[in-house]
Amino acid sequence: MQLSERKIKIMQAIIRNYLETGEPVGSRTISKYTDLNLSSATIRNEMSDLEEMGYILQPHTSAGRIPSDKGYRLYVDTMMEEKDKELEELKEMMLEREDKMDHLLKQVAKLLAVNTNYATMISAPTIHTNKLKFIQLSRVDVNQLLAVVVVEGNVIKNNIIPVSEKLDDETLLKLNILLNTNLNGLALEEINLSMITAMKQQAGIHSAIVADVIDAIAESIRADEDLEIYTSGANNIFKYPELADQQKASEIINTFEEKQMLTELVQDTLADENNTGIQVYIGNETPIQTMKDCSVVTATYELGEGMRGTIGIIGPKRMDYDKVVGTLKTITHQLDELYKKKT
Amino acid sequence: MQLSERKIKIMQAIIRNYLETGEPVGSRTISKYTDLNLSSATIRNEMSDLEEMGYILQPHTSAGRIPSDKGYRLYVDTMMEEKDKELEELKEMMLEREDKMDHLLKQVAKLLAVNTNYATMISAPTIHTNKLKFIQLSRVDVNQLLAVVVVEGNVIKNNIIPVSEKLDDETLLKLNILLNTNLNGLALEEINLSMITAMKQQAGIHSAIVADVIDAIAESIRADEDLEIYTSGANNIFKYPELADQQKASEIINTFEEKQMLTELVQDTLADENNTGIQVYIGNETPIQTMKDCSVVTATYELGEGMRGTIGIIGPKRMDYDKVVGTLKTITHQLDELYKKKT
DNA sequence: TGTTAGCACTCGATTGATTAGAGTGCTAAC
DNA sequence: GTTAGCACTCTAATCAATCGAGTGCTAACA
Repeated sequence: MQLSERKIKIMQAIIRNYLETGEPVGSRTISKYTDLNLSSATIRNEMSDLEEMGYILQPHTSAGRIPSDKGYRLYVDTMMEEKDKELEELKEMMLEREDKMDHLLKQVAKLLAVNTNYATMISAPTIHTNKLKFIQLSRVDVNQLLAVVVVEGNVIKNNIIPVSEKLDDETLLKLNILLNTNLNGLALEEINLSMITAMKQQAGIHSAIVADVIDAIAESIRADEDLEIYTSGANNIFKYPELADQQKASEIINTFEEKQMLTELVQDTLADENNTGIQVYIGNETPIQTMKDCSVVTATYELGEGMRGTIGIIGPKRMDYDKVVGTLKTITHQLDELYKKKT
Repeated sequence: MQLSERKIKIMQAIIRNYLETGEPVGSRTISKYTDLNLSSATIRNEMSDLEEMGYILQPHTSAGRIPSDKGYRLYVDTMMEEKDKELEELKEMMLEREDKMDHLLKQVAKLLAVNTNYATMISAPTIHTNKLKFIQLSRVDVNQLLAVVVVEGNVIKNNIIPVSEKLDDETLLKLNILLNTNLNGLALEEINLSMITAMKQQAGIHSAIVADVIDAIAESIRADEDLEIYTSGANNIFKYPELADQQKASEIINTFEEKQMLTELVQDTLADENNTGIQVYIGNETPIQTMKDCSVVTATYELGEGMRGTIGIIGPKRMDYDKVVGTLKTITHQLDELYKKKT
């Protein structure tokens, strides 16, 4: 069966109405709601077709219809009219001088949560494609070195390295020069074995230290590959009865707290290369099992080249997709702007 | 009226039983439960007294009794028999080399949550009484300096300082020496104006930078006074029906997520100088309004001198106080040990 | 041929009444 | 001072009755 123009209009009406009320919507409601001027009986026939086609379903025999995952999918793919959401506060908040990346991200997460009434998450941008900008070894203690690594974008990593041998200032200086001249401007992937070997040779008797340092650098950068995720508004899920029962709520809250599972979502979003930047997971489409009763909308944001992170909004399936997509577009755009301005 | 020996025993029995079951406990239960060999009627009389004295209350006329806040307080103050909780995993986990303080704290929070089945929080130790161990300025970019500050206990702070004037390597070295010789070993409070003035003089034409750096140091350390708090197991509250209804759960979850409000708890705990290290807040005693239906047990842990943080366990009023207190004692002790071993 | 009015039917949700059971308070007896 | 006994209270569970929203189907209409 084909989806006639009229069926589409009815689907749209059903979904719109259901998004608002959260109640199954009946034929009579649609009959009045739309400008189609059809009686409830006609609508019933059409709805019966739509149900057969899998776009809507009945919770029980004598209830109205609610959209199925397939129905939502249809809506998101073809029927959405993006509302552009003004985020007045956003600019102000972002422009507050926030040199600390993590603070900024936390704020964005919170802002989004307050603004949308859904739960939100944001992952710190992954930096592994980025270039080393500065390396410094310092002696902090008799047997401890401090390695500071700055990556493009001013992301700073520290690592304490225990050393057994004593190093005098001069050696330290040499090592610093050695490291910086050799590694500066390189991306992590570009550091290969032959380079390391070469550096070890140059370091002479201190080759052990060089190895340690390289390890530390690698580790301190990789440390973030169990990546930093900030969340906010988890308690918003209590606003939607269909998610608020103990079982589900507990699972979702847990997912949010553990964050571990959210990384999958991030990976999945970042992995999809050929996307416009926004992805919508409806119900079972989500990579996170515990969220199969939710919908998740994710966006990829980009800070300069190579630094990409993910913003996600998690809500009920009857989420206001139009608004959420609009908001996410605005936010990612703003983040982009912000970065350009800073550099 | 006085609390007779027998009344105390009955109170104890009531609380113990209620902690286990969460159900109001009746006279007949007590009559069998205790070794007093009294009939339910006698117990009833005693319970009637206890109710009049405010230690227990009846949810409704024909229900058993439950402890009031005052009753719990009595229990905690005088009737508890600490069970020493073996935390086998704890040692292993702690001994995993965890140089990253924040990772360690997160793990402790999680471990506690899993172990107790309550929600937990842990605040990073405040460091403002601690001594500067190492300061380093480096040029990261033409117009950006990186200030790295290491405080005793190997807490590392970074700060990017924008500079207008150009600095050559030699000047930078001089500044580093100046800063380190002057500030090393000092606590933040000990840095006073005259010292700063003296340093500025020595810095000559670069006095502006010195001021900036000092500011940055102060700020980078103070930055943490909106203190870092890690939480875990928030979803455990769903295990206790008396906390699991939407309204309460939502509030508690929110408190946990925002963390802002938890700082009050931390402040309150740390403020109490003359305590043994463990505090119990029952119901309304808690400084956090949203937790008035919970009990909160907090402990102060100390890493060396001056670095103190707070661990908190949040659960229903019928929390297993004995176990929780025992566990907290173990944990704080372990943290102490760990620190000693590391330094 | 598509649309509509009408009607019987279904099924969840609400309401009210009844019952069972746990626990108390009180009194009288031990 | 303790206990047995009994009336009383209140909650929770159960069940039936009812309501109403919404459907599916049929027959009539344009």
